[in-house]
Amino acid sequence: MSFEPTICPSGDEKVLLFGLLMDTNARLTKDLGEELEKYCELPLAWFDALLHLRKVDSGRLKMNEIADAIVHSTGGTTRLIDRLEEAGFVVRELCPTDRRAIYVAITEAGNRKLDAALATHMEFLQATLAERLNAGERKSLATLLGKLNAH
Amino acid sequence: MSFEPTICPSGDEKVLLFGLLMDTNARLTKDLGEELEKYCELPLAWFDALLHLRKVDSGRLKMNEIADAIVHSTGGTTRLIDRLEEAGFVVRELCPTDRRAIYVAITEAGNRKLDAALATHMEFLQATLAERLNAGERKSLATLLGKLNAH
DNA sequence: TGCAAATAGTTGTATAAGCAATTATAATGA
DNA sequence: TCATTATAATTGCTTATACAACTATTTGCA
Repeated sequence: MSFEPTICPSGDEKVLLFGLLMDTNARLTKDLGEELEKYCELPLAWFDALLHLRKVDSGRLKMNEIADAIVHSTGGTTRLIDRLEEAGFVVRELCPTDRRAIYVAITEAGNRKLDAALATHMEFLQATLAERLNAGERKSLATLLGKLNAH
Repeated sequence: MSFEPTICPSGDEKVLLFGLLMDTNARLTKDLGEELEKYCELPLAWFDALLHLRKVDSGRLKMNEIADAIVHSTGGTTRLIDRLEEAGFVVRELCPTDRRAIYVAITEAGNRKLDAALATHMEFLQATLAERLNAGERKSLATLLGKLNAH
């Protein structure tokens, strides 16, 4: 062959690590998404948004905070919240101190749906995370990902 | 509050770990995708497909093998390969032993493009992976993700 | 041998997400 | 104070992907 690629077959350690992260996430995400869709009729993106809302004590976030949390564009987040609101899982609320901003709050129906999804979720996670990694390994992974995620 | 969610605010260790994996990947993927798009005009999905092709000695995979590697549907993969072929980075080749199957092979132009992308990639990875995790941590992370990725 | 079932890939269609432009409001500073 | 700039969210439009239906080929088995 006349052409000689500089990195072939891409044996670099960092490339491989990043690829592994992408692959692992893609597979787990796909599997979990199918589980949630099948047993809860809940798209993964909805689950993700609801989970971020529940994570905060107030149960509500501004549009841009959700967009950042779920790593979507603001436009995409507007449409996603439209659908969630249509389904009754969240409501938009006016922000009293900034009339540009919109709060999105999880509803009681949203909380119930999330509870149901978490039940499914836990089975899935048991069958994947806990089966493949012991407690120490899970803790290590969380620590490493936390470092990687810091910005 | 009259309603009491069973898991609130979702303090379960496995839920948090999975969320961390999703978040970390989403952020890194988004950042890398923007880098590649900006400096190489190469969509991340193209990069991913080309990388998987280069990983194998023959530089070619069947459609279903690529679909599996990049975690796309077969339909989505057909369209993705259409675009890559249109751009000249891969070619479809007939399979001599099975007339249903199609080989996709990376071209010389594809290899050049991937080399350019890997240069960008390495800067990005240096600025993220290597800056946040030392060699031992990267190795640990790779091992843990490898276990998690096994199916 | 020949028919049923499985497999590989493509195509029609629907949808979710990104980007850029737009509107509305708030903050800054001359 | 008023004009400029920045910020929050939405909307129009484009595109990438999934899903399901379809075609072509191969495999298995009676």
